[in-house]
Amino acid sequence: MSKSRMTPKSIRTRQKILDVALLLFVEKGYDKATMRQIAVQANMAPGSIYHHFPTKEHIVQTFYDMIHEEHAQACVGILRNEIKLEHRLREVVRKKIELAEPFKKISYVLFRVASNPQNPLSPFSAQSSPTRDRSLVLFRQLVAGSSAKLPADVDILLADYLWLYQMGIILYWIHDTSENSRKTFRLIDRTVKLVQTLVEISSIPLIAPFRKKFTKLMLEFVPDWGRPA
Amino acid sequence: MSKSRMTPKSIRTRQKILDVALLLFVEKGYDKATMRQIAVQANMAPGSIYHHFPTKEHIVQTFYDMIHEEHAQACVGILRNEIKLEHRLREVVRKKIELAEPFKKISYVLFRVASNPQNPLSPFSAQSSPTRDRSLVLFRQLVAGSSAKLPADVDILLADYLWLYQMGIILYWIHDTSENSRKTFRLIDRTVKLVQTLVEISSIPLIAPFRKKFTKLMLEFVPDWGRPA
DNA sequence: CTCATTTATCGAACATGTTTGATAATATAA
DNA sequence: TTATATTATCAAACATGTTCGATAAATGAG
Repeated sequence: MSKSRMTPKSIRTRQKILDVALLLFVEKGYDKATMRQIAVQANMAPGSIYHHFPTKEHIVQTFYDMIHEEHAQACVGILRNEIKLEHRLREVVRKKIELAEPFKKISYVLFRVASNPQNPLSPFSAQSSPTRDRSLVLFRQLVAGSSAKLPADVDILLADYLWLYQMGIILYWIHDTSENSRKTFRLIDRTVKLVQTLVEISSIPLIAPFRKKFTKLMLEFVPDWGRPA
Repeated sequence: MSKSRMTPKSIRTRQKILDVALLLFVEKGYDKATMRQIAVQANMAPGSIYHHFPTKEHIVQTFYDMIHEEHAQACVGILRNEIKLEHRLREVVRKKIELAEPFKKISYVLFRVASNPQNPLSPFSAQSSPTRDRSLVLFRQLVAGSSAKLPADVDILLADYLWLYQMGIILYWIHDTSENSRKTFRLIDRTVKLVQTLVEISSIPLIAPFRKKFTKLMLEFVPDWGRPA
């Protein structure tokens, strides 16, 4: 669990655990899939798993990290092709849900972790969270590389709040029982338009005073997440 | 656990469990306070507790129900005195946080159960949730009894979304480490003004088309929570 | 290669939420 | 009051996430 390199054997074992855990998780759900079952299928003692993962929740966390990696990868292409903020946001968030879809049954664990302020894995916790930090980078690029001309006060806030927007979408998705999460994708399509509209409105000089008030409010209450340096 | 009347002895025992559980929960936190400790302090066997509460989480849930009861009580006075939507909302939500403040350390459990769509206690679950339903009644009264003249399409949505707004405030509060939750109260003060502004704007005839689009969107994606009959 | 050190694994034990079957207490009906 | 039915309690057992101490395997320095 150090920054030092891991032995090949260790890597293989770790991967084996992840493989069987994923199968069991999606098949039986997070709670019903026991560490002992995972151990059996991975041909090892239950205790041995803990030499590779600190807790059961950390195994799930690893899947999110993997999804994020895949997502970041896929977004490179998206952000290269799309220039309009609305389209960039739409494709990025849709891709996130697409990639997460196979993990839907266990995704609520993400919010279970998030709900506990004490938990260092929580993306809402004050202290830096690796998950959130990595994800924020993506949204910074999404905003920075778009064609949108943003007022300065909006510019420094937008990425953080789009991240929050994505969390909201994910929360909706987790509770969405429509076939193939149809409603979630529809919600994305509708709300990104809304975001675009709001951003456009925010650039109208006439309403600058109101906008300033609004961004000042947002700035006061956004936790100082990942404010770079 | 039925609707039938409970014996006096049962009521006393149940109350005893709640008393010691609350003490232990706030003192040591939800996870650190064990059922065995609760049992010891309540002078009974661990198993006996389960004749009064189905699970440990249900004990916590009971505290929320108690808070809600207190809150509903306190809101009668508030809703009688305040007439303006902004003030009604402000006082109601502030009161909620005030009453919940002693329970802050264990309140994250609320969102922990909320995060699992399978959990019938989750206020986000599709099926009717007692917690949510009771809470929604309050917000219906809040809206209905206010002086605000609401367009019909806004009227049928507002209560539900104000409930959601309150959930957001609570989520913020749980992660708010400022002394006496100062920031949360400030957030309430600021955002209720925003709500008021939005409601006022929504009544301007000129923007009715935009508003209609917006409420149509909200209506499509709000789960059909507690739509009365 | 050899030996020392680090790492991986095992099996047992532990902590804790929960279940169970037996027993005692209590309420109810006659 | 007494017999019966219901309810409350108990101790033990169970399920499962996790820890621990010992042992085996792998690694690396000489």
